[in-house]
Amino acid sequence: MTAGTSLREVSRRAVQSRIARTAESLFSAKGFEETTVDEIAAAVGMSQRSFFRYFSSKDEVVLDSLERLGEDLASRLAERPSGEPEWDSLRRAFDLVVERFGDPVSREHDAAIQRIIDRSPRLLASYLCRLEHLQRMLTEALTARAGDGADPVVLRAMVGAAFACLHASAFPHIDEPDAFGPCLDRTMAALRPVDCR
Amino acid sequence: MTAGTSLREVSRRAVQSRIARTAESLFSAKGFEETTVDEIAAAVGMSQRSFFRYFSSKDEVVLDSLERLGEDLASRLAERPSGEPEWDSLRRAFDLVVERFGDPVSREHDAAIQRIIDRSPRLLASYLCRLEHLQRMLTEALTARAGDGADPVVLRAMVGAAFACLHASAFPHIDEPDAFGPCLDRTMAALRPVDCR
DNA sequence: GCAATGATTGACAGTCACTGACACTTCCGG
DNA sequence: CCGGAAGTGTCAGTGACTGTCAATCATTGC
Repeated sequence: MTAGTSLREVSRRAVQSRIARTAESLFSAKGFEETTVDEIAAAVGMSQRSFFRYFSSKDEVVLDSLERLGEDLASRLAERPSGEPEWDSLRRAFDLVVERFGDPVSREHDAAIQRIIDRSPRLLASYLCRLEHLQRMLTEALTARAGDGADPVVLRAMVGAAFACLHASAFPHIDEPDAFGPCLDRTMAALRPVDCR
Repeated sequence: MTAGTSLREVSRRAVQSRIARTAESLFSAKGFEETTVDEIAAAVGMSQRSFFRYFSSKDEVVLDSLERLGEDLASRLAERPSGEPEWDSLRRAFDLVVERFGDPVSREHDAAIQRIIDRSPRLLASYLCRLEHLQRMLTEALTARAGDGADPVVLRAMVGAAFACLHASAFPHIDEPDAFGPCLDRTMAALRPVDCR
């Protein structure tokens, strides 16, 4: 019954981010698999049980930030004019990621997270699952706006294709700063669907 | 030092498929998460320890068949004429999947597996990880054939896009038999990259 | 100021996936 | 008959996660 962000919610978020920061530095130092939840909890100064009250799994500590990115991406997409070709709307939504790459601080953070993910097959799996979920969200946003003129299967595939471009472009540019945006442009231009209105 | 398929390899495969069949029926009946490895081992008539000598994880029992599909897909792709546009080569490689859908027996089996996967988030994650690996394999096959004329990032993205089409087309046709092939054709035609030679 | 109430926590026990170590059997070539 | 190689069961242990319960802490109503 409380408004979206109650007082309790705020302090909960604060604890969560404290845990996340601690955990990420441990992960970067020792690796994800090699760091136990007990260690994280001890480093934060709480019991293992309490750790699981803030994050439903060890994976979630790392992937939590991705969740918010997904929501932002979806709202960006929703803001695009409905007349715009879907492919271009997706590209514009991805600007959010490009912008994050522009800021050195958040890029460094993102790169660290990506490194942690890439080094743990287990985490990578969860990560891909989140991406999948994210794609479903964007597909829904796109479907809602397209009305019933478009084929839902094609729309779903298009979102997947756009993400493939994003993924393929981001991968080689984790360490490189500014080449990412142009690379994404180039890739999405090359893969632009023929019958894109 | 032995040839690819030694006598021992064969019997190992036999045991593996016995385990897999047993496990899959248990998964279908009770669900993946609700079935313990102990139960599977007991049903097959071996110790838990031996189960893990045949499958490195519980996930693997389900995803093992996918591994072979990946290899077949890669070899199909390698067989395509190098002059053919990559997009079309990928579509032709996917015929393998379409053909599997044609056979009622294997379709029923695949559908059962897909149902198991979809109902377990944990399994779904592993599944997507395998798909990712599979895409990397196909990308390599494509890169090898394209020489150094093509952008590797674009190639990677194209494979991802093709898989997005496959995935999006397969999803609604698990139960429907023959609509799959045409749907895939339609989707891949709609998403065909503009500058596809 | 105080008691009832609800949220947060730690401690503990238990499940389950998975691993390493070791002892035992079987089978096969010498 | 003996040697080792391969396959197996048993056991103990780790680590992620869950349920439960009792203690604590803050809030609210009086």
